[in-house]
Amino acid sequence: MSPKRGVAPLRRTAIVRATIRCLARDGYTGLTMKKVAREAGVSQGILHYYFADKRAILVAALETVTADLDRRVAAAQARGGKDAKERLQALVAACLRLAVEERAFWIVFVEFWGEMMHDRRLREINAALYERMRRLIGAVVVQGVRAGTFRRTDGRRAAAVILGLVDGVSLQLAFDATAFSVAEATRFCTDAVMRYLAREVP
Amino acid sequence: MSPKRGVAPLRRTAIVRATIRCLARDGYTGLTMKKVAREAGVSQGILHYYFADKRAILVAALETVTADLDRRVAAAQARGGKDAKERLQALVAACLRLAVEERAFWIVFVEFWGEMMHDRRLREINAALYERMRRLIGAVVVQGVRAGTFRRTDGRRAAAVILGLVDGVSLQLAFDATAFSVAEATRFCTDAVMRYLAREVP
DNA sequence: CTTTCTTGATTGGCCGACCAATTATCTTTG
DNA sequence: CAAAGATAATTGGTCGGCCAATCAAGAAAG
Repeated sequence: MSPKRGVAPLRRTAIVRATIRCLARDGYTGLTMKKVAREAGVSQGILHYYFADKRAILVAALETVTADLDRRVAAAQARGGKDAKERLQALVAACLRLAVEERAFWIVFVEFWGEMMHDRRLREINAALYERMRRLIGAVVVQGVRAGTFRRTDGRRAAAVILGLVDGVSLQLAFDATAFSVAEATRFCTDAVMRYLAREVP
Repeated sequence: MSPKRGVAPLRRTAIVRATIRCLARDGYTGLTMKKVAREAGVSQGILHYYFADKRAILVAALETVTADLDRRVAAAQARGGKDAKERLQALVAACLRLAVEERAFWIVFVEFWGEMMHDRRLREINAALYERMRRLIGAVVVQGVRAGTFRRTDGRRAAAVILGLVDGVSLQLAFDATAFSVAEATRFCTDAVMRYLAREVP
């Protein structure tokens, strides 16, 4: 009836996807093995075949979401072409769009943060993700500085600022979609970033 | 042994404070009535005398944290004097300091967000808080615009940007204190805000 | 002697983890 | 190539434990 050999990855991803849906619906508090199994259309027992425990499933969910974020950012980078300004704008737009288009993904992040706060291993995973994002943004900034598009500035600091801004505004979007629209948010975020990186006025 | 009449508020705050400590240690997932009671040095039963259920305790914890944030922000505003620029700088500094000095408070926020994502009433409470913060920041911005300190801009949008920036950078601080220091963060956040609001635009 | 506050034990339910048994697939062997 | 293991995948049920909420009863204050 069900496929067997060599389909482990398929089943695994099915479970992870179901987990993300459950997480978005009920949060980590309301996340039970039973619900996940039901959502994925598998038996409860199998969850512990693919994952050591509940935390491992949460980590897998974050990894999936992270991979998707990376993919979107990379796509945005590519779309932005060679120009640092355009690449940065595309990056900001991609991140903000994620906050509303893939609301479930953002929820996974927030739920993960909650657990992370009191679990060192989870914290390390998150720290690595943020470091990666800062490095990526920093690289674009440095590229722009070299090209003379942006003012001379420390890439690392600028990256922290830009990432913080995008994160913070995304949160506001995810929390309360009525406050302002994505389009609006994208506009004033890119505006802020460009002002921040603009060359000094003579 | 224990005081009785009219001490309800005292006991209540003792419970809430214990809840905040527990929340910071084990998160909302690991928050149990037993632990809170033990931490507060009271019996389990009393928790349901002061609070309808677990969620009500979480709400109370957020209210306490929020009140503290408001107090700090108000103090910063007063310290900043009349000058819009200084007031804004003081505000940013106060928020960022909270992320490390009162780490427990910040954790309460994150835990609350996790629960909020799938609970409308909690979401409304949070939305009100953010709206209040935006209004407050917006007012300072408008004041600066009127005084000619800042460029002409929409107070509401600027407030969302500034709040987002502070939130996002605070998160990075709370998540991984080794990434950069508070002093550093404060410096480049205020720098970013000032550039964003600066009159001379290229 | 009434009201307010407090206790600690109880209860019903659910959860994560574990496991023995079963089925499907692959591999080896005659 | 077919029978016979060997291995991988899957199931459903079980179990000990813990949790939130309830409650009857008691203690302190008015």
